[in-house]
Amino acid sequence: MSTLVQEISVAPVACCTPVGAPGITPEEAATLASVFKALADPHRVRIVNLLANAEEPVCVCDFMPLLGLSQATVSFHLKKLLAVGLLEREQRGTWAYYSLHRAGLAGLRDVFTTKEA
Amino acid sequence: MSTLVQEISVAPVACCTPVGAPGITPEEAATLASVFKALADPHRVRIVNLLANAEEPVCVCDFMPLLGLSQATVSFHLKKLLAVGLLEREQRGTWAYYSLHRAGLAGLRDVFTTKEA
DNA sequence: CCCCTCGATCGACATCTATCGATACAGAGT
DNA sequence: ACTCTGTATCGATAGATGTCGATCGAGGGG
Repeated sequence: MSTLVQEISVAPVACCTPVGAPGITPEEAATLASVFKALADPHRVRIVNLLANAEEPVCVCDFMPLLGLSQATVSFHLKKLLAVGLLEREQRGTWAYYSLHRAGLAGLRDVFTTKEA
Repeated sequence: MSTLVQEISVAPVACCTPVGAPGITPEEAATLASVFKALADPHRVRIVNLLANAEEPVCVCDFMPLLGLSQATVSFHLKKLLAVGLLEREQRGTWAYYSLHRAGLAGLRDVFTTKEA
């Protein structure tokens, strides 16, 4: 894997096909799975949770004590969530602030909406 | 890891704390993550999708050609989904039939419901 | 009974993932 | 310019995960 481009932005979450849609393709399944994969880690779930309850964007340096992880690891997780469109990044001088992409989260809710009952 | 018991039934999906709930604990985050982990594979997403559109329970032997996977691998994936309460298993003679635990899926939808807008 | 079929489990392997320390890079302040 | 400080990236490593062939156990039919 080259070090240049690396698949940032796998999928704008909101676009995902619902799991109940009739006959999704293997590609659509893979896209959906990539979003779930981003949430398939306790620390990343906590990051989303923290941001969901934050009034303002949160700085990377704030996550480190909250999660008890090194700075490198926090960046690693944030990148994963950013890649699938669940987070938004804003640069303020030297600092990087992350916030929840609310529309993305809401889109995930629709993914689990099946026609019946 | 011993070969005896292996953490069947991690979490009855419906019970999961919403990602937006104020200040979830690391344990709640881990529970949530385990459910997402079950969905974090393209083949498992397809299994859920196939079952969502099936009128009747589906036999293990039917998944093999549909997914292009060996019998062992299909069993492996079904077990993961079963463990988090997304599927239900029914034994009919020699055959094992799997169906979607609809309430579980619906519960996941609520997980993404945040209070505001 | 014996054998055949279906499904779960085991053993092995290649790949992916989470984690950290170290390094590189970019802004800000002096 | 030089130096700090905050982030992202790299390199390495331990552990988890997906895959399959082979084996095991349970039913059902001859």
